[in-house]
Amino acid sequence: MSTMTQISDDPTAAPAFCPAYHHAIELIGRRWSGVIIRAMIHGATRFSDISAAIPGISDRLISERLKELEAEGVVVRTVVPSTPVRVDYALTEKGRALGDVVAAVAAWAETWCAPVAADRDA
Amino acid sequence: MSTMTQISDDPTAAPAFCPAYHHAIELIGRRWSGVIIRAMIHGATRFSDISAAIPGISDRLISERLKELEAEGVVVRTVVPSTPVRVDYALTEKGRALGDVVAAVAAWAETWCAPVAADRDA
DNA sequence: TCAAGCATGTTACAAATAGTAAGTATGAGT
DNA sequence: ACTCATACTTACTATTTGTAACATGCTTGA
Repeated sequence: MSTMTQISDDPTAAPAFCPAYHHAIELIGRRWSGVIIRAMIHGATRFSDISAAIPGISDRLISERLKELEAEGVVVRTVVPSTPVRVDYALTEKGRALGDVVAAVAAWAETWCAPVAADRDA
Repeated sequence: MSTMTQISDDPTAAPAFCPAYHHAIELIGRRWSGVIIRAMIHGATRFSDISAAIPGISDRLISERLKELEAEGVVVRTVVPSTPVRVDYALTEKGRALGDVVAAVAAWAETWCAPVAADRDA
């Protein structure tokens, strides 16, 4: 038996569990990670950009999440030796590829979670 | 000032923060929620289906996450008065609409997080 | 020279969330 | 009466997150 788990015995049904998906969704979905990635896709490159762009996030968590994303190869950290020293965070190709995921979530959110929509209810 | 935050002053740049997106990503990305939704899209309808499909999840968390998803209008809970009593969980239209998000994450995961890929490295 | 400030974190500790294991409820079967 | 099954709930522990204060290296102003 593989690492996949079947729910039904319908051969057209995809496996109900997939480790790569699990890893990906828990990475992107970990608290604050999704919003940090979105902020970076939309232009944030510095620690202070992220801090300013996201209400409620603490420095400690920005630091922690950026380290995780760096370890996963989603962002790269570059120290710019100016004064005061600056650090640039950039998305890798892997990180930029998350644009599709962010877009899908944003589209769903707009349709189903928008504050008030006149032409859609219940 | 609105609830959106701008990173740059480029008028074509989208806001770096959007509350609807934030809500959506934290809902879907909360621990186990993403895998539960995927399992349901792939056919899981019962508590025990989810339990069996997802390695490592505890009953307590299945229960908690399903309550949250129900409160968000993503799943509906139906009690079937058989013996022993059964409970059916189904995705709502809002929940089914998450199929696109799940597909986007799965596609990214396949490309960038697959266990080993011969034609892709570093 | 001394203090103050900025950018980017780190540390210490409290609060919230998640994990584990055992217990509950109802009715059927034996 | 006792056990089984499903679908939870409760009690307790471990891990993660939040908050606030401190550290570093360099600059500017008094």
